[in-house]
Amino acid sequence: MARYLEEPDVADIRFDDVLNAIADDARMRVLVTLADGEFHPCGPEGLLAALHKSTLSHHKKVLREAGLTRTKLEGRNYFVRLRREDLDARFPGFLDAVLAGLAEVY
Amino acid sequence: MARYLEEPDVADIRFDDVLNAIADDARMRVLVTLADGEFHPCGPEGLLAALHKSTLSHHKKVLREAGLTRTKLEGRNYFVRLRREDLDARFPGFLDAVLAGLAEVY
DNA sequence: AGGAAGTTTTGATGTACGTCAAACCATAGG
DNA sequence: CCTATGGTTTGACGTACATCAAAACTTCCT
Repeated sequence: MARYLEEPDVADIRFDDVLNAIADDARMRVLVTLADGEFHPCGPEGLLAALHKSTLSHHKKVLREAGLTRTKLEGRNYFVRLRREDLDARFPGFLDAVLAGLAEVY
Repeated sequence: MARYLEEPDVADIRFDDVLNAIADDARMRVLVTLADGEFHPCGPEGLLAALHKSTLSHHKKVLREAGLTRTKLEGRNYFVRLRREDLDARFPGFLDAVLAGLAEVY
């Protein structure tokens, strides 16, 4: 029923990719939105109203391909969530520190 | 005798600036070099041989203005080091996680 | 004072990337 | 089936930025 879009395996997540993915204003705001680790509806309404839908789609792709997020596809509805456990296993303490830092500015 | 180049006060260090500063291949390598927290000679010999001296100077400026590094000027010799304590006070655990992640890739 | 050494600054150039618009694709619903 | 919906993909455009070269600046040395 539910499919998952392609994403890198935990072991293949590269730290520089992760950093480059995070280092963008729009994507930082997306991450803040996803901070709770739960699945979130994917559209501009659910995620970020200010961005064009194709722009948001682009950012989601960057985050997913870097290994930061997982995208679930149910019917024609997409959901995104952070890969907290995977990231914490791979780069201990990193994601928490990032989310804490982001929470301060956004 | 020794002067220090202008840098942001601890409280003024912004997390997004820090992330943007880190998210560059050359600057990541500089950070790895500086990981020990000690002052390092500033020139391309001491820091990164592959980069043009003006390019390296540019990157050091970015890092310093983001609050990541401190630059000391003694005579005509420059030295750089990480602002470990400041960063750790401001964003606990972040720098350690970053350096750990970087150590793996570089 | 004059010249050399060590780095920064300025200016120019190329490229990577964020953004938007339009076309496309799959699925749900009538 | 046929259409509408939710999101992606492709393509074009503008801008931010990494890089290099040359000039400028400050300090040391003779």
